[in-house]
Amino acid sequence: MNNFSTKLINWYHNHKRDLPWRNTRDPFKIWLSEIILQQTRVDQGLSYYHKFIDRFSSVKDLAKASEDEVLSLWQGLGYYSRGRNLRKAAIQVMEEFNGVFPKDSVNLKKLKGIGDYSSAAISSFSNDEKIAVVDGNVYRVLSRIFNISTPIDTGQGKKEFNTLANALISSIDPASHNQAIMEYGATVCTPKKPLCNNCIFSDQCEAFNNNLVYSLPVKSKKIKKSTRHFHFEFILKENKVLLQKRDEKGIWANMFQLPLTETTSDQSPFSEKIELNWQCKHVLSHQNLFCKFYISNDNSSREGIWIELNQVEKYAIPKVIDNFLSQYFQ
DNA sequence: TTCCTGGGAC
DNA sequence: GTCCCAGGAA
Repeated sequence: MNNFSTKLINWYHNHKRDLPWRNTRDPFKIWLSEIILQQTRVDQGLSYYHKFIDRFSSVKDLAKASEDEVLSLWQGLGYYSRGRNLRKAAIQVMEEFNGVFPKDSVNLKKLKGIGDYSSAAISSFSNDEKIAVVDGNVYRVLSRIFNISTPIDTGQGKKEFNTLANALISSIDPASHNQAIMEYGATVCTPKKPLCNNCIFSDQCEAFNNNLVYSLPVKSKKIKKSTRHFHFEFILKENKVLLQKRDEKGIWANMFQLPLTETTSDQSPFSEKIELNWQCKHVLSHQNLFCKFYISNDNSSREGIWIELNQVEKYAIPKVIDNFLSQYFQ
């Protein structure tokens, strides 16, 4: 075992956070935690993990659930394709793996929603497979310690960091090594205000010793954002609100929303309807959404489903609409 | 292979 | 403004 891995694993055993998915070898529970933690911080994902574990005690239970229910449980986490793929993967396990959750990285990657990172994480944590995880934490830790300025969002960068990560991983305890390097990135070698003065690698960290910590890792692409204008109608009839199901493609796929009219400008598309004193800019990864809300008169010929106000919470609704519904009427 | 898309919290 | 992976289209 190399010095890097030894130091890292020793640090981990003394500093690791006690998280529920770290006390199990069950690939189902580990998979659930990894999908939730994709693009999501531990403190935000923790309550969702408990919610899913409480509702689904096995992959079989999850495979039997409806997409609407899974999306409803997922509401507020974002990147809803993770929720839809969670259910699809559970069905795959039942149909293609006889209900036995796979533990090896090759078979794990066949499941919807599991890519390079998740397959390495689940196989090492549940079955000690020696395969390095490469997530945002790993890019950050390795780029700084070894002063690697290859952009991480390129094919070349991914290959280079993946090779290095696999050269460093412990043969004796790959699971702890993988947990450790990510925990280190999440708690010590952080994006902002890293704890360099308490870092066990500060003597050998090339970024720290050359004052490059804040310029690593390097990203090459800048995201371009589009701007969209959403006008939502709030239509109430006998204490029921009209909801419509969104298309299966694009943002908030298959979720429920207030009737929506999209325009290219800020101008209201409605001549008669009263605009409510509630508007907001909702920011997604590639889009700025300017949202306005209007009161509409009772109109029973409209498409959609009428839902009791106190039943709305059972439906998967985008955060921006949920905010409106829960706060405007307080 | 590369590029684009997809949510929410901080 | 920043951070967080994967799928599917090009």
